[in-house]
Amino acid sequence: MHEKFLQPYNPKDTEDRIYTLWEESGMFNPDHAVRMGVTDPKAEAFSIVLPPPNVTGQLHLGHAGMLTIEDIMVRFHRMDGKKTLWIPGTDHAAIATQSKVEKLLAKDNIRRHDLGRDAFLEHVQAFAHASQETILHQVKKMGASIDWSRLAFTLDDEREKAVHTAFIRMYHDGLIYQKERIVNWDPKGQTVISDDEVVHEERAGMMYTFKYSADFPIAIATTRPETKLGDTGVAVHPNDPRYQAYIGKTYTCTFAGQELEIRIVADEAVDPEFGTGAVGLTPAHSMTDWEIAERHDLPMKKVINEYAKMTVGMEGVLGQKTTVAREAIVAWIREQGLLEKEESITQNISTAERTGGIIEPLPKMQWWIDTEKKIIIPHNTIPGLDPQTPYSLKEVMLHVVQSGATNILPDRFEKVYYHWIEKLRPWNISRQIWYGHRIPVWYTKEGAPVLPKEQKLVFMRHGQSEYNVAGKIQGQYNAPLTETGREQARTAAASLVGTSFSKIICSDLDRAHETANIIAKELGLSVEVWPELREIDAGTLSGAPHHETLDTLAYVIQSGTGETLAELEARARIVVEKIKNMNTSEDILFVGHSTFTSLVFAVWHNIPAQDFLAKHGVWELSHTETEQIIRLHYPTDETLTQDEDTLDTWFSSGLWTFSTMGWPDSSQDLKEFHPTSVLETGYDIIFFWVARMILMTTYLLGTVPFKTVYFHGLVRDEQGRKISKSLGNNIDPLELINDYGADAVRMALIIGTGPGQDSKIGENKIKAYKKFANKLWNISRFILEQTHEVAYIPDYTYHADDQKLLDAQRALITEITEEMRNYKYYLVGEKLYHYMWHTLADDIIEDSKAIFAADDTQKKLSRQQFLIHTLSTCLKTLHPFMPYITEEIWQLIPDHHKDNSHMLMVQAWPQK
RNA sequence: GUACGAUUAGCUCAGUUGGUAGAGCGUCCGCUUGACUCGCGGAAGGUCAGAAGUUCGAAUCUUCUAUCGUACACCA
Repeated sequence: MHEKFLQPYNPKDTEDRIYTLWEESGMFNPDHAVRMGVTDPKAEAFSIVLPPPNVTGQLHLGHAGMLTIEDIMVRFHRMDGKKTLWIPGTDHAAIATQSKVEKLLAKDNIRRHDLGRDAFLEHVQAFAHASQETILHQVKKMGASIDWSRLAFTLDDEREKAVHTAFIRMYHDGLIYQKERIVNWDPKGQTVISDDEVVHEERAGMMYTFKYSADFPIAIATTRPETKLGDTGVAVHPNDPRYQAYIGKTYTCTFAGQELEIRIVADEAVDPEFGTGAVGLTPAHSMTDWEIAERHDLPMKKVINEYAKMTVGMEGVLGQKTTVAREAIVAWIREQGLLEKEESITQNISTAERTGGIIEPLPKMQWWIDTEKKIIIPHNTIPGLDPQTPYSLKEVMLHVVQSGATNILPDRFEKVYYHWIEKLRPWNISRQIWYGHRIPVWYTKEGAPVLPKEQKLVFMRHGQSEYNVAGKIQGQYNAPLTETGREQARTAAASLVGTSFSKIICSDLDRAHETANIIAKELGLSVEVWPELREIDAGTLSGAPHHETLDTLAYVIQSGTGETLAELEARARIVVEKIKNMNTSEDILFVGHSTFTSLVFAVWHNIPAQDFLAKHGVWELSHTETEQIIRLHYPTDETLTQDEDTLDTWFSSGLWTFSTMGWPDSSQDLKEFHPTSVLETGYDIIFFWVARMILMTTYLLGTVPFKTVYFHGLVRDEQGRKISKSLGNNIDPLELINDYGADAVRMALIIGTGPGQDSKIGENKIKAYKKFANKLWNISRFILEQTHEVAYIPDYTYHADDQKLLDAQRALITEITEEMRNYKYYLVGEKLYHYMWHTLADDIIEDSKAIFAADDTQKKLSRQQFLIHTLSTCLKTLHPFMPYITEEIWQLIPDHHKDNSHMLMVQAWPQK
């Protein structure tokens, strides 16, 4: 037995070492796990993306809870034999990060406009970078078995390409448009925000009922008299008997020194019961008034500016803050004897989520996403939708949840989701801040928009050749197409009708050239031959049968008689350079070969061939199957100026499940891991993120982003309060890990949490699981002490007593396996705790003491076998919950107690 | 206002299709028991928020009420 067991379990001496062991093993990466023979290459995939934390600082307990649940999912599915991928990343969180940095700079009396856009962005980037480092460190400390080789950031180059491609496509489909509309203007943050970023706060206010002037026929009520300077109409209910005579008439009057022209209109939106039953309409400064005014074609008069100051009015009003102007106007109304009623009410006012600024509705030119326009969804493969029928984004978003293509847990959030979609207005996606994806639109001097041109470079494999039929390696041997191959080319051509290729470029080998010719003829295109596109020179293997397991490339390299990897890479580089120098942004179809195309992809993406092959292997393309690379051509005309605005941070987050997998280019990850299996996130971002991901993914990929959404609850403090900075109840997960170990923190965070259920956590709870870790440590010590000289016998026939214990254990495993599949982690955690402490330790081990003291060697051996078996079963089942201590104990178990030498992390989940 | 959720032991929560109320922590009493004092043995503690109904039987199903919470909508 290892001497470590002479001391109580010490997480501090264990966790970092174990994490390094996992990381260095490469097993967080599913491709590596397959290569090492741990995962079956044909295994089902399980993939999730980490909801990227904002780079605004550091993680809190809520993040820790999220990481725990996700890591449990991932570790369970990995052990259950799935090809398991968890992608890490962080979110630039535009407004949040920018305002954080602005606050930091304000301490040194620096404002962003003093610095200028570029210098300010350097500050933000430095901050974001430091913050990201902190966050990633915390993620590791929690024990997250996440694939660091795929780390992404919502604002890095790859994600920018995805964002721009998405924007361009939506623009051309008319889903993104620019329009002057009334928006939620945040005077404090000096930017527009979306409807979802507005939070309502209850405040005390005054409501005034008055007439514009003595001879105006109708009295109106308002809480904001200063906006009345911008009134252009009064709305009444069409059936209100009191006002029938006035409908359609226009009155002029002088209100607080301002000439007003007011038309009376009838609109259903007016509640005749409320106030005077008449609404003064201020189209420029009220959402609902704007909508009514639009229906009746009333003019709009802007009287408040971006700093919430009056732009018109008498002395004491003009140039004043709205709040000051209000008092002046109320005083005037009172003096004139126009005031009919004045009452104090509680009203809800709109504030900005991030800055707390009071929203000033203003008309502004902004970019919007239209969710009502019906369009043909490209590549639509969503079950239940006809690919040829136009749908609105709204309809699709509703459909995928209603049809169960995406399943939401717990169910009750489906209703919340539907409700949100039904009342969804156009989504404002432009922000007047600097940090974020700058809108990829340039303007001519005349103001005409210019967008980057998207170029599609599509790579197709040739049709079937005679050597393909014969199952032989071709390399550069010139085998002709078969009749089937020609048919495949014709079918491919038919499917390409309507695409916009300007020409076809093909390899000079007959099978590619002929395929290209057939397609070119059908589509009326020219064919250009590039000998550089040839398949790999297979040397002496040309004509030989395929290797049983190796792909052709690996086989050729191994043979040493054909092209070397370096030569291939060099040739691929020539091709890539040639493409880049072509000086065209037209779409091009390349017809070539599977293996060599893989190399072109690697070089194009600046991945060394060695790494590319290690990660993905070569493309295994079937005949006439295509892969694509998207190249964006940006405007180069110096007289153009780029839009000053940036995109809503949720625009880039909405692409997250696939922008992290190489989209818009083809990738192995997209094929294997998308749609993702589960999205695990907080229910507080159902609209911001979940709905937007569904919107973006269904439109851009024609699929759902995830099959299941699992909403976790909020983590609260011991008193059930929300964790917040102002309350000062924010506990740093790192401190807790330092005091109790990550395993204990994880257990405390998982137990007592169901989907959608808020959970409370305090140090006592964590302490309890630290004790449990130690208990497990001592259980292991006892078992190892009593069994170390015994070798494990896998199919041992147990004594009847032990068989009974084993049956009970198996029943438990069946039960918890089912619960793991149903996301009932909290239940499993509790059951394992109970089994290990109160069954294994209290009963089984206690009984064993007598057995080991007695002389019955049969019975003794049976119990020893049972304990060896049980310890490893316990470690395996508990591993997703408490990965560190279980792995540590596993490493200390002698080899003759194990089936294999792999780490616990990649052991198979017990079947029985 | 509308919708949703919660209400079970002092605290935090389980309770799967209705079949005699469960766990952890805490509390109290005892124990230097050869794995473990980060421990062991034992005990107390609940009209399952309230009312009505369905049922042979309700924490569980239905209706209403109360309290708390969340989201959405907000009316000038």
